[in-house]
Amino acid sequence: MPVKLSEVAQHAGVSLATASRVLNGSSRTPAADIAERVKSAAEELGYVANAQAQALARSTTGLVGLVVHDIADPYFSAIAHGVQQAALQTRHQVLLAGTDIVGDGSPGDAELAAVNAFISYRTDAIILAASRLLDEDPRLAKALSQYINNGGRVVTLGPSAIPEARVLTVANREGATALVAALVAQGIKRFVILAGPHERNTARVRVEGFLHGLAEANLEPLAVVHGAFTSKGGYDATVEYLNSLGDKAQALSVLKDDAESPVCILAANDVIALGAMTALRSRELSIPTDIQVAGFDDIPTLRDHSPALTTYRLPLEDMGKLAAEMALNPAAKQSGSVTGTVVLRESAGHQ
Amino acid sequence: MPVKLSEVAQHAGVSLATASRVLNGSSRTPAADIAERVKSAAEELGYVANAQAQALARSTTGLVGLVVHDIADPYFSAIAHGVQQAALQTRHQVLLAGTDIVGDGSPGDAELAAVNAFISYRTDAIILAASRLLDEDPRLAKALSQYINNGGRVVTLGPSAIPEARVLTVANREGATALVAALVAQGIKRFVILAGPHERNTARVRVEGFLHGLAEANLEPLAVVHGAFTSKGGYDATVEYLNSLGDKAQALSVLKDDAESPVCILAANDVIALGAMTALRSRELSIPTDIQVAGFDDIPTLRDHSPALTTYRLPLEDMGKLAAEMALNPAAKQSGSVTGTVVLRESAGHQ
DNA sequence: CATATATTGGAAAGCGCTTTCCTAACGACT
DNA sequence: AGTCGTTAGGAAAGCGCTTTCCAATATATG
Repeated sequence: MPVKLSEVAQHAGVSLATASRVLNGSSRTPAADIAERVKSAAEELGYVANAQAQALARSTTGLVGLVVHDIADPYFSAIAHGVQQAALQTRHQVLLAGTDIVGDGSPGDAELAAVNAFISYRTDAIILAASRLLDEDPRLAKALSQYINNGGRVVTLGPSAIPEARVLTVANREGATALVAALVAQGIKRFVILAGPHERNTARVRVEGFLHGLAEANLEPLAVVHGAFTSKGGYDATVEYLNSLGDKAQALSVLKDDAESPVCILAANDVIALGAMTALRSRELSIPTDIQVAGFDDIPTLRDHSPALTTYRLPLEDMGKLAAEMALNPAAKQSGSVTGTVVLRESAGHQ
Repeated sequence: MPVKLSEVAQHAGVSLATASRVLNGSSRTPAADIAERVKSAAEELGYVANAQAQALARSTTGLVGLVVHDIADPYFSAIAHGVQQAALQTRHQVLLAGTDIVGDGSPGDAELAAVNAFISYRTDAIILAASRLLDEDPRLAKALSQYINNGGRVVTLGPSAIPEARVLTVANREGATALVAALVAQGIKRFVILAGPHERNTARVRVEGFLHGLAEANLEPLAVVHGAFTSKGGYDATVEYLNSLGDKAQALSVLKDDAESPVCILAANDVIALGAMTALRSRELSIPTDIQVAGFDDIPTLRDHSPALTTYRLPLEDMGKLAAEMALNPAAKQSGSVTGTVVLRESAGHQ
């Protein structure tokens, strides 16, 4: 029912071809007076080009698909924000899917479903930012390779099992190691790791980085506790750990050995660390004197937190921007990488 | 270059029409053996329907457009999350746009640009969640009415200047009033309002609600300070207010009059409140003994904050879900409303 | 002034689907 | 056996654009 190009053409007294050339960037530009007539006709009728039809005719859609795990998670929303910025540069619209929200089918299928939807809409590119699962679905890999062979571009945040995809490497491992090293340099010797779910790639790699950092200092973690990749996951894991220590007095005697600096909790991300801090507070353990905490990501919203969270800062928005640039520019590099910086703050005893 | 339906049909030895009927929900279902042949041909060739072509033929796209202000803001990302959930139910894909990110053109044009893009893609519906500007762009209203007349559905969060749009009313005003009433009931008498930017509708309405609540208690705010709708905005506004009070001793004598309970800062949203708390902490004012703070929204990430923030809880995800349902179900009600609840916590002296 | 060369607008052929309309086949019924 | 009502597959006409190819006109060249 919307007005179509043929009506505009008729209204302006020109052919379809001419109207098309005037209104949509063509290599051929009709004469100025004709162009003017067409433009005002379009304006007058309130013409808006049908992008679907254009996509069909041009065989390029101006769409970019972004799949995240949970858009409500500040980690992903920051990335999404970066993607939007880059998408605007190339006048792309972003199609968003979240793998945390499952319809029918198994939870693991959400990513496949999202990717298939994007492929169906013939997005020019797909950005996979959902922290990938460990055992990648072969159907996903197959669908994506086919998509790439058909001219689609795929970029993944972190390594993936799709050989043809462009990958934006994130210094999760190195960052985790660097964070531990910085903490060790502060005199901390005893660590507990809140590892998140072990099937999540990102979490696993960070934990490996933590362990590697510890090993380099000839240290071993007091414990490695798994849990959900959420605030509640951090809370529960912390409670679990504290309970394993006995009652409060016993716990304190372990955590705060006079001879050494307190135990430091290494969380696989900031949100987990946040949950951990809440748990500690509820046990009336004070940070950083009784126990210390470090996170990962440096989520913007948490920068106002008190005590300020020691963490490894990842340039989340830039990651999104970079990924989108790699995805949207056909000539972009096939791979890129981002690193972050250790940010020492109060939660780990920094003044 | 992707495989198309005609190839599948040929591979299965049937006509285009039959293949279409088998693979895409048609009212007519071909015989079982034929269907099987088509399906396995599709599977074998890795056929994925071209949604653009389907959209063109069916004149419905399966797309829903969501325009937010800043997807990195937890308020909007929570809403987006809700929208995603509802969109999955109707198998819609969500197209996301943010008005905080501006290309060329004036910043105010971002919303118009987003809406025009969505109209161009012929989204089945558009959800306007960006906290609307006070002076709505007439071009926006025009574009949207035309869109609605052409069969599109529009739902706005909060009132809008588009008479044909469905509106999901949010109890910003009532919530703000209720929050103040609850605070007054706690014995608080002196309030400072951090109003956010005055051109933002949401902020303005909330401030009106605050003022209304105060008036009902025969009170007036000590001050109303405007600023950005961000953490930094809250920080700056708070610093500005504190500076107006003189040095720390003078400030303290004002804030914490022995005869009365401390001054309470009413922020137009949680993020502003967060910034305010950071500012207070940097001035070594303790919450809630020296000064108190209340926010608005009850952002999930902030629930782990200490001191816990008194606020008005809005069911953000549900709002998104509801808005999307109103948008996606043609037969849905033309309007709906959501209210929240006052949540008294430590930051305003609640035990 | 005639011919070769750009330019410019228009007709029409797709782009990959859906869906109406048609025809053929089949079974049921008298 | 003949007729009618069903059902099922296929041909073809769009959906709203872009773009190639043509024809016609305008410009440049000898």
